[in-house]
Amino acid sequence: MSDTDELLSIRAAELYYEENQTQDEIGVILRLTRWKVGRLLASAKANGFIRIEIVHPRARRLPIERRLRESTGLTDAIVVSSAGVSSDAELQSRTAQAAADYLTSLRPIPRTLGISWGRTLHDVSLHLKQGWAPGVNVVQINGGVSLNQRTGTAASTAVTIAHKADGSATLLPSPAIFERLETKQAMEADRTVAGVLALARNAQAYVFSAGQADANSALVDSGYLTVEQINELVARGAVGDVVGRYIDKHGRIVDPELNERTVGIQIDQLRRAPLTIAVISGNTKHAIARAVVRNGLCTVLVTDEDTANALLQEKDTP
Amino acid sequence: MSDTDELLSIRAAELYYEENQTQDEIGVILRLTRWKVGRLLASAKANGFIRIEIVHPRARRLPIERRLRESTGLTDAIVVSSAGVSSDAELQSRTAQAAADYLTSLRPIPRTLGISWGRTLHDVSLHLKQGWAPGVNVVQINGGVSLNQRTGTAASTAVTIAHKADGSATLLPSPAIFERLETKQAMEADRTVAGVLALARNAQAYVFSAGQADANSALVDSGYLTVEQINELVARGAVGDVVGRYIDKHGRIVDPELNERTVGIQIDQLRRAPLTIAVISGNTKHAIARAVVRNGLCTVLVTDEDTANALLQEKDTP
DNA sequence: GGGATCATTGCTCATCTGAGCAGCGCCGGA
DNA sequence: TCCGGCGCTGCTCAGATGAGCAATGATCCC
Repeated sequence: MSDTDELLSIRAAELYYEENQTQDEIGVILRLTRWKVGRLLASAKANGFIRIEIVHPRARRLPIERRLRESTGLTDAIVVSSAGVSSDAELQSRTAQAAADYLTSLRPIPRTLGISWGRTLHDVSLHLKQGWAPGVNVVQINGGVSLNQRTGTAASTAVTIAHKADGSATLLPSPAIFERLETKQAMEADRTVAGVLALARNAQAYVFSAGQADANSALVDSGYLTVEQINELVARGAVGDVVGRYIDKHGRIVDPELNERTVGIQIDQLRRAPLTIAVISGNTKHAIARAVVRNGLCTVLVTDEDTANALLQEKDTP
Repeated sequence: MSDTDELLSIRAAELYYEENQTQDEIGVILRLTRWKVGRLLASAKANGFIRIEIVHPRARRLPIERRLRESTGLTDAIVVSSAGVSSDAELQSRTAQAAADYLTSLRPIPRTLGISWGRTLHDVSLHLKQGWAPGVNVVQINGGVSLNQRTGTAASTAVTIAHKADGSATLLPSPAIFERLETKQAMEADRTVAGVLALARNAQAYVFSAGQADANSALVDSGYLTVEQINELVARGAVGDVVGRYIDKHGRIVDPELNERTVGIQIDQLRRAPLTIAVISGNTKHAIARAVVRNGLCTVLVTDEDTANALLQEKDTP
């Protein structure tokens, strides 16, 4: 496009978008035909001179969602806008809200819904509305009786989600990780526990988040792992954890021995499930989000614009 | 508007602006009539959820221009967008460009154009295109043979502007400020100088900038005033200088004695002129811009979005 | 200089959109 | 309970817009 045309397209855009003139009126002002004005406006859009942004906490970014679906093979992607967001916490809250919305709109309503736990899932539970999925049975898919009692622990998250759904909750009464393999195996041998795990393996849908592999992990907070252990995992290639299990960027278990001592469904069971919803948001979680998406650990991703863009850029430069 | 309507208007906006769906198609998706969709979109706009921004160095902000004209009585206002600007220098360059554009589009082309000098005017001169105003006579309206030679001095600015116009330049061969009143009077008595001043007084249009009253003033740089003198002026209420003369926020000369020793047209001559174009940009210049605009020193203001908004806010809270 | 090619222009026509209006239902007061 | 008022809904219709097309004109390569 010529230089004067570029300038004209800007003048036209000013009159069209800021002064609400019709293309015809702009034509008179700029001494152009209305068709020329229309083309100038189209070129201004095409060149990215016109930026249209939807500024709202509930706004999504559909074009990014589409590109994500196309480039990753996800069956669905929910990307919340980060326009006007000042803190990571706000972004994560928006994402949790979007996840709650997505769950609410799920049809058919899954009979059993497997969930993990953590800050994100707790946040999702808070955003759900009463009666969001009548009759659903919420099953906890990985262990997590917190060692130091706080709100937001595994059990309370599951109970809240189930309660708000007017459904029932099935809890997994077990720590996330055992110190000794024998203890873990003994626990799994228990009829009740085995029943819960069987239910978890057969859930119709799963919702889980993922954690970055660093000292702020919920597993460290809860006392299952030490900072030193995390550092060791990172040194061996861990990017983060999914349902309590640390994976590297290829989606592989980093420490098989640790993995054996971890209670809950296996990573491969997520891979095989038809509907697995990952809720991952925040600037520190780009790496683990990539690992989850690239290795087919989820079929639906709920995330924020920045994380989504990071995923797309990865794709563009293989 | 109800909560669900708000959410619907966001969904509609996403589909309309990001996915380029027609209101009819959106109606089918959201199970609404197309009229309802149209109203939702209108309400989304009205509530400010839709933000349309023109991102381009040459973009202007017409609504702000209009409000400025209405609230100040300026005959014209040019406000450049500050979208995507990272530095004050970039903003000033944009403003200078806009001033050059405005001068180029002036009709009828003024026969004599009075100009001041300084960083801003120098910048404007660089942005003018060859042949921008054939035959114009550019007259320097205030003294300013720089004491330390640099580009961007009074003479070179006037010459550049005149040269690019394919016109002629009339320089004022005089310092900006004399130390002794008698010397100044003697200088003014000189036939040549008197002739230039007469020409300057009768110019058909003026272009000038204004400086903030601080140590960075061009008058300090050029050696006409010391930092101590500036501080003294500030203490007496000076907010900045126009054509080398320091004024307070009421547009009054701060130091009549200093004013007498300053060579060039008087502030009152600007006030009486039919077309005076002030080019003022930058976050430090809000105060002097206000003084210039409020006291009728210019009929046309070329400025940046931030300065314009500062002026408007002043007006809103008198 | 003479085509061949391709971008640009102004147009027709179908579609999309906003203004204005009548009908409907909801709500509060008699 | 009935009635008036108010706001929302869906409609008509005119105006605004975008897609597609033929004519024009510029450019390039012989």
